[in-house]
Amino acid sequence: MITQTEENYIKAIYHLGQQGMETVSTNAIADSLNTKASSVTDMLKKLAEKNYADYIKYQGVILTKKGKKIAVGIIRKHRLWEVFLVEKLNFTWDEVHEVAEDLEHIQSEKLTDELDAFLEHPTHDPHGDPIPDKNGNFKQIEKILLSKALVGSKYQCVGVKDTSSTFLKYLDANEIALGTELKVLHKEPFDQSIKIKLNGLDTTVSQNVAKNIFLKTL
Amino acid sequence: MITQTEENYIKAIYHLGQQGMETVSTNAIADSLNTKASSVTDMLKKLAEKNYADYIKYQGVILTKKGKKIAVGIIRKHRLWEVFLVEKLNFTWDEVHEVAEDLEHIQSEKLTDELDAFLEHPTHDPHGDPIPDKNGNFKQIEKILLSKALVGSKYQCVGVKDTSSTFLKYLDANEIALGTELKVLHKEPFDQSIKIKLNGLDTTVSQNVAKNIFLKTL
DNA sequence: ATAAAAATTTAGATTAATCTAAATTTAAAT
DNA sequence: ATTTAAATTTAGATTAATCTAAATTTTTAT
Repeated sequence: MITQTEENYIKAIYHLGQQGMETVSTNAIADSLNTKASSVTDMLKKLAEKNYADYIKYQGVILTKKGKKIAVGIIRKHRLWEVFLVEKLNFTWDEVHEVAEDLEHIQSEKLTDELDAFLEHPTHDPHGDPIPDKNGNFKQIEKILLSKALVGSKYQCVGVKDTSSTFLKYLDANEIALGTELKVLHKEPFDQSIKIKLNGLDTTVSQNVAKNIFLKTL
Repeated sequence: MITQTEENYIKAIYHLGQQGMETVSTNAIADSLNTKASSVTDMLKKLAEKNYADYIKYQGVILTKKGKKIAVGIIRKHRLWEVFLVEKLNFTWDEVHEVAEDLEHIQSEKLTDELDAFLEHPTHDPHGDPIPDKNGNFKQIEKILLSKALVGSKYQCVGVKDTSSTFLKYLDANEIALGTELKVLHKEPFDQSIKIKLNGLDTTVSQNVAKNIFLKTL
């Protein structure tokens, strides 16, 4: 049996290693889970023991096939619940994360699959992230950060990197949502802030903001 | 903060003490939670320490007002989720219990209240048990066990005592559901089995079955 | 190439929940 | 009113997850 804590470590490793392809450091995991490095070391030994990860002392960790499957399953559940919360229970996109963190650990294949069907097999969660299907397959859409966008080009907002409540509320206040179209007008060399045309009017966003908005080319 | 284990003990005490009005024994709790009496003793000390229960060594335990509030809150969540699973996710009434045991521990007032609204404020779960409202209020309907029913009288099935999958499947197979009307034809003195008219035809149920079906007088 | 800094691991404790086995208290039975 | 049986509690261990502080390894910088 797998514990909730083990699941959280596996998910963290998966996210830090982007699809579990890169080796992940002890400290990175500790930071992301708000624990101490020594706790992480203990858990990595256990995950390796249980064949969820390959771990070499001092060298980092990487998920095994088995570990990746667990990770994708949790992410699928997390994102499906987020859709449910927003579409059926009137949650806003900045409210769903904490609750989904708990719901993602409920173990019931029937629950997950029926929820998926009830929501009509959504492909993306409220933050624009893709939802793996029952077999764990999903494709990342071609997307770039606003900070890397070209001056003069038109884009559509398709996702966010930071999903913190504060950032999402900032976007709401500035009327930036998934699907919003924008044109990059100017990039300020001094502070990397970016002026964009959005819903007809001109706005400027900081580099920090620009680094957390995903776009697709129009 | 309250742990999931503490919640499970509180719920068990509540159910064993029927609304938390009666004192509950250590062994009764151990049986109901499939643990050992010594583990229960440890937990009772903790619950008393945290003011969820009043506990006197060797004398048993009873929930405090605070403990009862927790219990009712968990029961509310459990039953709301059961309604959701049956009405929205195609679960049958014998499949909902295990999943609801996990879902009931999710802590989010907004989630619970929005779920309640989404389901249009249901008053009873799929087994006929009443669902407490946001303030913890609910009334048990007047109901009697089939085993105590009067020969010659007509009744309607309004609930079940045993909610195990095997029992519920038995009821399904014999076309006994919530709302089903029946007339008590005969009570066999030898084995306390009961002959009833059900959906037009005569059936006999054992004493064991009769002790687990709740009826209301028609 | 070696010293200093950063990252990581080990050793030893702690907390929550559980268990077994022994001791104690309460209830039942003669 | 004792004795026996049943219920309950205590004592001492165990497992999972975590921590601090010390030791070790790797990386960085001079």
